[in-house]
Amino acid sequence: MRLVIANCSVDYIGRLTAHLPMAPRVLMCKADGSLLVHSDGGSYKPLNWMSAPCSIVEEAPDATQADAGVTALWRVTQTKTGDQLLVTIGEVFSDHSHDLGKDPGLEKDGVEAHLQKLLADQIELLGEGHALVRREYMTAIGPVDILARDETGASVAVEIKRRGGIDGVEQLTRYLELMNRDPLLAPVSGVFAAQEIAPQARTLAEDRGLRCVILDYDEMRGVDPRHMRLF
Amino acid sequence: MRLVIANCSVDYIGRLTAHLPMAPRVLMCKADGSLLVHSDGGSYKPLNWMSAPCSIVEEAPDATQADAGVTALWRVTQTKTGDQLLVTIGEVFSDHSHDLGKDPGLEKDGVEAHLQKLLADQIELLGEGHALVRREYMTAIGPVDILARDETGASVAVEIKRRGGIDGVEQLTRYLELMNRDPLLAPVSGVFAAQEIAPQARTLAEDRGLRCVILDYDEMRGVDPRHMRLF
DNA sequence: ATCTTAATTTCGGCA
DNA sequence: TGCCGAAGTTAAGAT
Repeated sequence: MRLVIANCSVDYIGRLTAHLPMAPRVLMCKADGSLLVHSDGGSYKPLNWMSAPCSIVEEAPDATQADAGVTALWRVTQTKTGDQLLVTIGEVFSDHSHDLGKDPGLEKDGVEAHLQKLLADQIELLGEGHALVRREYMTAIGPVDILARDETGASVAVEIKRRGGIDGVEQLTRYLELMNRDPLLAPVSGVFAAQEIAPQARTLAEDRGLRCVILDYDEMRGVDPRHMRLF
Repeated sequence: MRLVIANCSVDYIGRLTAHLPMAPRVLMCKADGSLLVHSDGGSYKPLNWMSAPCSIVEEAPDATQADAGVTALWRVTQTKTGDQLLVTIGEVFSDHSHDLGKDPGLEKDGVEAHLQKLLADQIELLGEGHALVRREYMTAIGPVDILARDETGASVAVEIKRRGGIDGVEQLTRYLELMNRDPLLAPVSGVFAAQEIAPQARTLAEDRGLRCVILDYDEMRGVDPRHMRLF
């Protein structure tokens, strides 16, 4: 890992063309050859970058460039796509390197899978008398998040999302189209369950006769599943 | 901008829970208070981070922590959501600050908008006799990229993507469903135009009677639009 | 390996 | 400002 703080301008030519005027920035050179150009704002996305695998070649500035204050040129080339990043470096304020070694990596917990598990344990959130058939019910075009039965015994397919968008509605629609061709399952109704549902997604879902259910993650987490089994 | 290279462990509690074991990493503190935790690999996404607006409070380690080699604790709190990032810092290898100032920002050129513009100028790529009606034709569920007419005068809705995926086919299908209900437009045929089209997307599109057109960006860019007007 | 889907997405545009 | 769609998306999971 090499961290350089320097005045620089950057030109990218690849899937698009982009240019950064000369300004003070941070250049982060990672061990795999990748390069990130960060400013002092924005979020975690760099202003510009090159992903590994790539190679960095340092070139000497020509006389004209040197006169203009250019101290170095970095030509970064993507090995596979040929995308190029040209970093023109002026005054260097700081330049430090350190070997970090391989990172042990991030341990995550608590996303869509968790919501699915919670809803499976608290399936009556869909309505009284609902019963779980199974999670990840397999169909020809993929697994439905939850298959349940309502109080009349009719099949209910549930699509779970953290944020419900139009794509989720489409996904559920495809599943229902398929499942309703199966005489053993049909008629199958659809439930679109999410922590939030975009207005347009809700409109589309309701237009297609899909029920929308908002899931309160904190509340669901607070309920002890063992308690549920008493009922 | 402050750049710290140090042994650290990180715990995030917010929209999910995540943990990074103690290891050498780069901590990038931006002027707006945001923090990025980078390792020496991966792409531009940090292992962990906190987006602005947020505040960083440095706490002193207690006796037990100090004995274990902890030199500092950074508690980063998201102002709006309350998400928390706790960075436990051990040995510090490097620590440098520099004021970068506001960045002039990135100038981009050449994405989907460009493809759309090019195709509008070269609408006959869709077939002889085709004429542009307008770009970004507004419908109740959003703008269609291009509305044109074919050699018979029938409406043609065009969805443009850099990479054509199933979602793009769904999008075009929705537009067509709606537009075909409008007697002034119907019948509207669909064209799915992209630089590349995923095999499954092509299958779905053709199954739905949508025409797939591959756009050659370089070739389209090479044609002088003024030349087109001679015909 | 390729494709599909989610993301603590981020980012820009437009109503 | 909020919502929607694209991204040089990236990353993880499934086929």
